[in-house]
Amino acid sequence: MSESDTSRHFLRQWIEKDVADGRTGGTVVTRFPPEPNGYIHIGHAKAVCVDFGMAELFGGECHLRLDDTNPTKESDEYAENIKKDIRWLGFRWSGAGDGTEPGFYNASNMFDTMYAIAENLIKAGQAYCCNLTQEEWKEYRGVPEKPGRPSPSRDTTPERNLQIFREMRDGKYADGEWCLRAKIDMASPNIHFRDPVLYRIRHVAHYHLGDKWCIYPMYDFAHPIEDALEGVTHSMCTLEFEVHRPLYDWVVDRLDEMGLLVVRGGVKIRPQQREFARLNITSTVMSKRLLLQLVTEGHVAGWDDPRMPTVCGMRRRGYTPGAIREFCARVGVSKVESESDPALLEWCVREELNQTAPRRMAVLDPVRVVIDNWGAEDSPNAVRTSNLNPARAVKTVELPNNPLDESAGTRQIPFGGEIWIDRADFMEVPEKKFFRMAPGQEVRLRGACIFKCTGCVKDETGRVVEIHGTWDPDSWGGNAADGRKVKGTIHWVDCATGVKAEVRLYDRLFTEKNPLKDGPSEFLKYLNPDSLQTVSAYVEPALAAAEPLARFQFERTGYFVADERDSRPGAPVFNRTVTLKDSYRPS
RNA sequence: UGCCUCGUGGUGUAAUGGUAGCACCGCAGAUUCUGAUUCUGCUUGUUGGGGUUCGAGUCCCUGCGAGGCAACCA
Repeated sequence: MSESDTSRHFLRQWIEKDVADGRTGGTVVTRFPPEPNGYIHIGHAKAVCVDFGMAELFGGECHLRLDDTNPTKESDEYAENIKKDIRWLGFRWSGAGDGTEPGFYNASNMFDTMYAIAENLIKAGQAYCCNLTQEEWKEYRGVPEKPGRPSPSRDTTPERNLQIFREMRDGKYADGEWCLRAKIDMASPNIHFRDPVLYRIRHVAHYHLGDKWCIYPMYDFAHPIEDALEGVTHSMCTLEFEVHRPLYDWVVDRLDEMGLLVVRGGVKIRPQQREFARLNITSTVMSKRLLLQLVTEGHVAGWDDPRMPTVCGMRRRGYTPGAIREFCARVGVSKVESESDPALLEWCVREELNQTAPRRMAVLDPVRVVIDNWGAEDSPNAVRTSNLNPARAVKTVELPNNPLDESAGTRQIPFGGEIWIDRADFMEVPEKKFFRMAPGQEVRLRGACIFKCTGCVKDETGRVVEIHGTWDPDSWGGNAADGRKVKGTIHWVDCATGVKAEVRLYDRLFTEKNPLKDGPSEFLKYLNPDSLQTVSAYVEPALAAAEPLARFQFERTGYFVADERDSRPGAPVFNRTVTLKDSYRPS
């Protein structure tokens, strides 16, 4: 059972009470309302889990609504990828929808209604057109500590306002020349009540509606209308909207007066907004603006760069939808602004992949090992000779695909007496507690045999280029005939049949836990120069056929995924999702 | 110095007036043909001060600290 099934956080209790009090008309309706101006990231994933999760928990519905009220930053590319990523995370929107597909809405499809509501407000004397420049308005509005003063247009007649508003709609004015404001309270301690802008002029084509409109509603006006008219009961958003809530309620009140609230099961549905803390993770940035900057300035390879905290980046990195959901459940929902440890995310993905990922052997930093006493006379079951050294016979090692899951079966791997091992698994002068390969020391070659190193060959710089040793012919399969214990087991790849593969080793994108500690303009200086290291590895033959997005555990190394874009059967490319935990501490 | 919100181990989160618990991280040990996994154990916490109460992390007052709000962004 996931944490999300048991955590009774404040939003859940809030909804429980409304259900008990009969305020939902029989159906809890939530919504996830992203603006299609970027790719969604792990922070959005938390909101997705909350919005869809609460609807699911109460047997209700969750709408996917693209909040496309500002055409200047939005695009179809973003819209389509948002839908793709939410589906990949495992969520399905439901509800009536606004015409294209069930459960799916564009805020822009409601522009006609919003416009009509705005005219109603004008007629009721609750909104007026204002032609103050932004600079002038800033001065009129005042500061939080002091009341503002009214716009000179504040008492224009409804008739005249209606005329101007229609002229705005008809394109008679330039951007910024006029706007529509609600008439509320210029002295309110809440800035958002000081005659907030409802509509502004933008002579910009909308990605969804084209040139139909040149005036666009503001978030504070549009959002409560969208919620109310979709029959949303519980509108959950992030903390910074807390001060907007009175305005949200003000708009809902107006809709109520106009008789526009949805009635369901005999109950008038008044949408309510509540706020929870957004997700932060240390050593990364989560703001769309900064992520966009990383992309446009080329610090990463794109929105789906595996170092990015975007959903598509994490997919390419090898994260699973389940691990992301589990992480979101485990960080919980509260109003406390907090910073989660990426170690928890890593734990979640290891937890899942440990159960599900097939084991393979891959040598990321290869050095050749020659077994000097290996030969045909030692291997009566030899099936063919080694490519590299025709004199050498080949045996077959059988290993389980997943020791934790017998149903995963086994695989066979050729072993020809010349193998690659990882450089880190050899020490010419071993420190104490080094259980791997070292002269005079026995080590087990995973699944194959016990090997005793006799020495190594070095080049003129002192670098080890080849290791020699002998195997114990009575240990085939890995255990000594006399029962003696071997502490260390290392992985290997057969030289003759191993496949060359590009492997990308990813690390944290930033070296600093808080990359924004010196302000958002300074975060680039904390980019981790070693966040990507590309190596040429040898992998066991079975890995050659890996399909893109296939996930594996490279034994003793980590979890890896065949790259979504660049990996092809026959020419595999792997991304490191996360390392295995490693309790070895060099002395 | 206006309004709003939030303070529980290193991190995240429970305890809804009644034994401060869980998870991650970290540290030990056991097991192990992955120094993984698994298992066991351990360290570390209620922002300060008052008050109400038989009893306060929880309610009240007051300090302190953190964050949000002054886009024709969302």
